[in-house]
Amino acid sequence: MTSTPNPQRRSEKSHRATLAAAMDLCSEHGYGNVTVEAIAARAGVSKKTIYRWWPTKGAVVLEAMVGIAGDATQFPDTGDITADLCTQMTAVLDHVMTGPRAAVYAGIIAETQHDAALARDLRTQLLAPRIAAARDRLLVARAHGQLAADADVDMAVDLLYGPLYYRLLLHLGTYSHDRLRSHIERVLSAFAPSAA
Amino acid sequence: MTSTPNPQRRSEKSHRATLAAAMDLCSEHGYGNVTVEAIAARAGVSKKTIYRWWPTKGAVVLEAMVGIAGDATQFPDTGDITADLCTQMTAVLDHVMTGPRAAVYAGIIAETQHDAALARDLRTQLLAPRIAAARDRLLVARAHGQLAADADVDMAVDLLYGPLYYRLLLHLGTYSHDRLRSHIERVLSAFAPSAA
Amino acid sequence: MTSTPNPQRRSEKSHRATLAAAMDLCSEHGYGNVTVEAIAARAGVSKKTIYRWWPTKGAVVLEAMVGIAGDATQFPDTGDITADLCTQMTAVLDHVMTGPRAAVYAGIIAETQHDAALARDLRTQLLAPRIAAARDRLLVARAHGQLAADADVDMAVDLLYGPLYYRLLLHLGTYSHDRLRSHIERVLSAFAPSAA
Amino acid sequence: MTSTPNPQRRSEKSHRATLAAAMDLCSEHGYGNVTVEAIAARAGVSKKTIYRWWPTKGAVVLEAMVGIAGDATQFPDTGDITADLCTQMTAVLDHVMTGPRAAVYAGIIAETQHDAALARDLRTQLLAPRIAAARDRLLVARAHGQLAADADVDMAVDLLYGPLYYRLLLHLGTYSHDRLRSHIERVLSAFAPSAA
DNA sequence: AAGTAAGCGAGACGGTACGTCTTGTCTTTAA
DNA sequence: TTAAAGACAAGACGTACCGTCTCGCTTACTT
Repeated sequence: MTSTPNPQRRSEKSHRATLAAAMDLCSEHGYGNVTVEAIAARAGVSKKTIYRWWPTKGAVVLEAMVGIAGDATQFPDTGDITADLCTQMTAVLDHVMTGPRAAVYAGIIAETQHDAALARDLRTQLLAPRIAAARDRLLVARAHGQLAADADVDMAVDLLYGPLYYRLLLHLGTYSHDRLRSHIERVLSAFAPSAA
Repeated sequence: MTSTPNPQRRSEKSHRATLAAAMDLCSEHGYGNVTVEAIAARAGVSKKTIYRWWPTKGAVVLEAMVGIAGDATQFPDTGDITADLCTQMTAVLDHVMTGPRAAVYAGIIAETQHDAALARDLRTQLLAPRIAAARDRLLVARAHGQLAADADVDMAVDLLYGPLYYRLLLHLGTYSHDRLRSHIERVLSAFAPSAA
Repeated sequence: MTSTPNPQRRSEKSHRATLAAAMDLCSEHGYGNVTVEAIAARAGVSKKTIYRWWPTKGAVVLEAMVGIAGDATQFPDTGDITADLCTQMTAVLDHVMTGPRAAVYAGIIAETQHDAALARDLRTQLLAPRIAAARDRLLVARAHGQLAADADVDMAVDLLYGPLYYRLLLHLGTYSHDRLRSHIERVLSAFAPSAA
Repeated sequence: MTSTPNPQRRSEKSHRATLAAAMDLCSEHGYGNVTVEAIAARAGVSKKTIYRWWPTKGAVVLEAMVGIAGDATQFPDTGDITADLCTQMTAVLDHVMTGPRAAVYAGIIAETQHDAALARDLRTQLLAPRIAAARDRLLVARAHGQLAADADVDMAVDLLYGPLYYRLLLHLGTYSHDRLRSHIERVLSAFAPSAA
């Protein structure tokens, strides 16, 4: 168990104000230019309160990010694997890889490069569930014969999402919706069932 | 052009000592835990001297990284596109995405998320030449009929390298050499010439 | 009048525990290193309870000090002014200017330098009664012809007690019992009746 | 030797600005309401610079106080011990026990009650030299037959200065110049040579 | 005896200052 | 004239207490 104080007595108001302030400030000034002091001031919250509930700025912003990305990036299952991937990945693109939030998300990922605990939280809270969901959806598609029976779904996931993060984090430009669709179709073609 | 002083009078000894100290310290303590002060102290160089020749810590480490990665990741052309990609990408994997240097490289990429100038330098000095080389090699392969005549080589580059960075920067584990080979073969298969 | 709550419902147990904890902690760690939080924790009392009954830490410690010093420093009247001064001043020396209590007492006096209310309470509750008692005893002595008829008893009080506090608060060392007796005799000699 | 950095490289400008800011702020707001942050801000100096050269706020203010009191409270020797004591003690009264500086001086003395190093510095830099000077002056007077041959000059010093500090620190009111003269005369009378 | 108002322990809160740290600039010293 | 050494202004860090506050619980007055 952790040394976190009693969460039942936590002020929900301060909690929400902190997350909102963190997202606002990051969007306005960029993740790297935001300080815990500034978040506290903007939220009308004391620094102590922030440090009571989160270990670092990164953890605050990650929680805010999870809240935002959470609902928006669920995986649908309409039976059409191509359409479903387009739906979900377009949502990812639009919600966290475009506009001011792209920089925030990239900032958090940057932070994980020297904060192992944050890296773990990013993985468990944000990435792993979505990777698992993508994998499951692909397994369903494979079971339905939409992919080759021996298709390596882990590799498919890497090929689908890898380029998005690669282009985001190396500043190579984001895919347009059309380009994203071509990308998805190309990857799926690599795992298509052999012509019967 | 910048206000950099006359480079002819630059002390090559201090230059080299700085780069070496930067790489050593980053390897030992991780990019994020290294300070300019520490680099100066280790190199036996004054902070002023570092700031005279580089704008930030990131620029120092990037130059060191370019020096190390430079030679190792050239693109061969043996005529066999699969083999050549394996050769080059394995070198990339081994030189900058494995061991202590992985953290250093990831650290620099992290820094570029809030340092636009460094992002530019990373792209122009490190990434762009290698992307161009990969692209050229694939064009040659396509011209030789090893890829489909209408293969989109830009997309191929994204699919080849994207997953490597994705796994590095999101802490999802690095490919083994075998896995890398499978990965390359799978991508190339997506661009294979249609059976005639 | 203040907004102090109903004293009839006050928990005598908490009251005593607080005063005891305050004195203990001050003796152990020195007045300046004791916090209200620590007093509350040691006493098993909530901070709120302390602030309900006292305005500041100084007020708590002052009350504890008054309780301790109260009985011990009464003024006797045996008819021998020198002996009575020795008796009372030795008691003062031993009870509040020696050992761990010296630091506590000095700590309270220090606090009064930036807490006017505490300064007032120190004067009215601790000092004024004893100064008045000394003055009265000297007036009796003067009436009995043991001091000059025109002896300035206020000045005598200053000369008697001033050096004790001076040495305490400026860290110049405390008088021994013998030295104290010499001191008293010397002061009284300055106010002796002129030889007839 | 201490761990203080090289004093030759010290910025005299920052040094002076810090001392001046400390005295100004203490005079304006009272010793206890002044923070190191405020001193730094007023002086246009970084906190780091203050902590580089002084261990605590008290040490800064003490140095400022020593500078102010230093010249003003020298001991004259006109041959008339009463007049010389009046001169010096009146200067003390006027310079450090009256007006805003009284509170500053009392504040430092208060601080010494929980800062042993500051207590030592107060004694060695401010008190001891003046006590020694007073003692020396009294010894000269005794040698000249203005005091009894066996007069205890240490006790005389205690009796002369004790009441001044006692009244300052216990908030009992400061002596007027006239009252101070009476006080001095009364003390000297206690050590007068016996009538021949 | 039941109802109710208060004091109580606990501890989260907004706030302020702490003393430390690192950045990037500027000054001094010695070669 | 250059570079080492390192002091400097600036400002964020994470911590410690302050004095206030809100919670349930207990206790003891009131009706």
